[in-house]
Amino acid sequence: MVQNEELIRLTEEEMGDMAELFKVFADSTRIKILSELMQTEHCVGEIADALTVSQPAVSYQLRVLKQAKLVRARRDGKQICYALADDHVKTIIQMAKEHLEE
Amino acid sequence: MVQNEELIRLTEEEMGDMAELFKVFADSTRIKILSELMQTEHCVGEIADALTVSQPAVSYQLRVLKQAKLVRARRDGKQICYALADDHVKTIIQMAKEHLEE
DNA sequence: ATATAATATAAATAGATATTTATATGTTTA
DNA sequence: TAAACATATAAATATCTATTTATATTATAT
Repeated sequence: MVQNEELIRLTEEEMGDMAELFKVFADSTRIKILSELMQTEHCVGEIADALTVSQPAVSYQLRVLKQAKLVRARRDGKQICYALADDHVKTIIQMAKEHLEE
Repeated sequence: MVQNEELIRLTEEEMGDMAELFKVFADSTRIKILSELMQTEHCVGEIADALTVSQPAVSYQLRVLKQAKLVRARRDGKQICYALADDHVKTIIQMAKEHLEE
């Protein structure tokens, strides 16, 4: 494990940025959206239906996720499809899952 | 990487618990406290001095961290010393740091 | 071009939470 | 036992944010 080989040091700025990043994960609606997108790409309506959350609420949360660069958007006709931006999301959620399992 | 070998599936309960866990990381004062404790054990006063945060504010946040089982407390005379509960904290913060570095 | 469909945005509201100020609890020392 | 020290707790406040309701934008289809 990397973190046992050398101590992690964080700058003041890193600590602030990190808190901001975790804030994005700190909402069950957003976790549910990310969970859906971990399986495959989805458009807004599909997500709203799957989570039984209103369309504006999903749009709002997708915007938060997009601004945090956790998801990316792609237009497909009338629909806009969202997908995970990279594999960090999966890794972070996997770590959290492991922590909760103990 | 584990998450590329099989898809991660989360239950409704796991998603809620996960959001709660991330909420604990989603505050810069708590991240700063965790950052201090990643170096070594510290008592409350030391943390308050290091972060220039008031003593009650530090106590409050330490309680939040303790309830989330991220830190453990040990009395040493008049002082109470806090340390990280396990290595998950370091791992999760390391993951977040790597994400932010890109 | 107009109607319909999908999504985004705006304003308002309600609920959660971090900090401050003041005080209480618990421990050591004189 | 009384004073001083370290930490915890309580109440009050202020800030932030997720959702709702209503409307605007953008694209397709008729």
